[in-house]
Amino acid sequence: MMIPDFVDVKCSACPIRHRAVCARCDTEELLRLEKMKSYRTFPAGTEILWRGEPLDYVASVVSGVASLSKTMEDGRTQMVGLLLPSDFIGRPGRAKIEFDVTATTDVTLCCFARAPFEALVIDTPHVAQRLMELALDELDAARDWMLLLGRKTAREKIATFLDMLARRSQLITPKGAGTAPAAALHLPMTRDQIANYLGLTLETVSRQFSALKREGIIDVPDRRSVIVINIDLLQNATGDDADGGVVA
Amino acid sequence: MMIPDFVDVKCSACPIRHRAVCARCDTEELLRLEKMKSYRTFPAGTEILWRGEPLDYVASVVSGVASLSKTMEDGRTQMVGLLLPSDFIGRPGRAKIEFDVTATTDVTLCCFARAPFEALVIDTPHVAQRLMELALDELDAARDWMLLLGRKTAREKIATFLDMLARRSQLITPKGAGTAPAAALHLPMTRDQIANYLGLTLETVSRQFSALKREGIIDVPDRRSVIVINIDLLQNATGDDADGGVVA
DNA sequence: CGCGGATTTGACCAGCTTCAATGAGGGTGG
DNA sequence: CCACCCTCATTGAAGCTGGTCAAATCCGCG
Repeated sequence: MMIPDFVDVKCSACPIRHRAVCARCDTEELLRLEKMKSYRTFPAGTEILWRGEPLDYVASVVSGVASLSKTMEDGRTQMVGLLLPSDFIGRPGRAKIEFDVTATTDVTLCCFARAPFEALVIDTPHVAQRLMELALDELDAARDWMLLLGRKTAREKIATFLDMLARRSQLITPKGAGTAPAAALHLPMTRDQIANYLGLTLETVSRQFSALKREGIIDVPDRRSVIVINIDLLQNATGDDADGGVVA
Repeated sequence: MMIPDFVDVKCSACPIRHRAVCARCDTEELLRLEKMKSYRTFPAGTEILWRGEPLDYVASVVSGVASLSKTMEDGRTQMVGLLLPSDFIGRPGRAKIEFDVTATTDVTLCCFARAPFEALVIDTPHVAQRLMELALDELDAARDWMLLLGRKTAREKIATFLDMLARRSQLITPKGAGTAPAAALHLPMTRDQIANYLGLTLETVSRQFSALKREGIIDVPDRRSVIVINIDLLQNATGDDADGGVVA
């Protein structure tokens, strides 16, 4: 099912140029990266990497959404990360990973052969530093998620998830500029995948969607869309501070 | 309640010399570190850092156990990390952290002033690389914990916790060398703190301890000790693969 | 138009939390 | 040395949330 797609794009024209590992690379470094990179596309639902599989490549997500997940023998699974464009797959100095990486939507990766990439990391502090920043960002996200998984109610989990999508979609004006107009969100995953992300069952996810809809906080026009009708009520339902933790 | 304790120890005599940030430093780098470091001790229960507080120091844990935790406005809290000797507090390139750091037991830290430490990180790839490794280890631990918080039952959580302590205490022979003899574990935290770590209530923690005791899997001679009577049954109860995920 | 997967909804139940009372240590002061 | 107290821990009973099982519905697609 894998569809290799080696049509490369110039780094200078890359949509994630300014946020990915290569964010702070100079022209010369970009040339070096250009030589070791290749694009590759995975259709929604396919496995990008299996747990324990040796990593010959590291990669940046160029477009689409991929997920990291852990599975127990009896089939219970928990998503432990969501990879959006500019996020990085693989880790310097480690030959394998302890979770599965799956294409949630169609995903295009910018793959780098492992050996030359590691050499580049050693040579260029830019890249090493950027990798560190990306790792620390992931760590912060993982810790926020631990609070959600360990302590939030089903309703709070769903509200937090939708609020996160709304923020990510940049449909909320950065400065507190009053209530944003009704915002349509695209859900990149099925109810089952949302459940695995939030540590719930798909039935509970569905019920909470229905409850928020009944209360007029959201609308669900089709299975892949959510319209946020009242962002303030949604944020109240997340259990977080209204302002996202920033001191007023 | 904070008891500053500036009695320094030579790096060469440091108990965590081979595992902390400074693990791969050469003699010259150690000298540089020596100049910017100071030891500091915090009694059990005191706050080492508050969320959002500016970080003037970064530090390594020399002895004792510290915890990272997040708290919601209504008081629900979730521990998002446990810091053991050689673990690192603080992050290069970030002036503050998004969680509280608390001394779980009496804790001694090896503190480095932030500015000179960051300069050192930029100059010395050894240190930057070691920091990256420590961050990736934390990320792996965080993801394991996400699976636990999102999908494991109370019984599995307690069993996983005890199994982790047993492994950390190195009371289990590395190679599968038959059943280890009964092993006494010291619990570094109260039932309430264990509950916050595992995403449970303290009553549930207590009940699961009692259940495992009733089944003859563990003994609980006093509130700070657990004796593992049958490590195989304990590991069966964790929900993980018997061999901890390593391929047989 | 009918098929198949995804979703919604309902009914029931289990596990965990909540509320409440009792018990065990450990330290302090008389 | 012992009584007292305070914190931590255990145990019980009852209630709720979310999970499980099952059926109905929706929707995209050939």
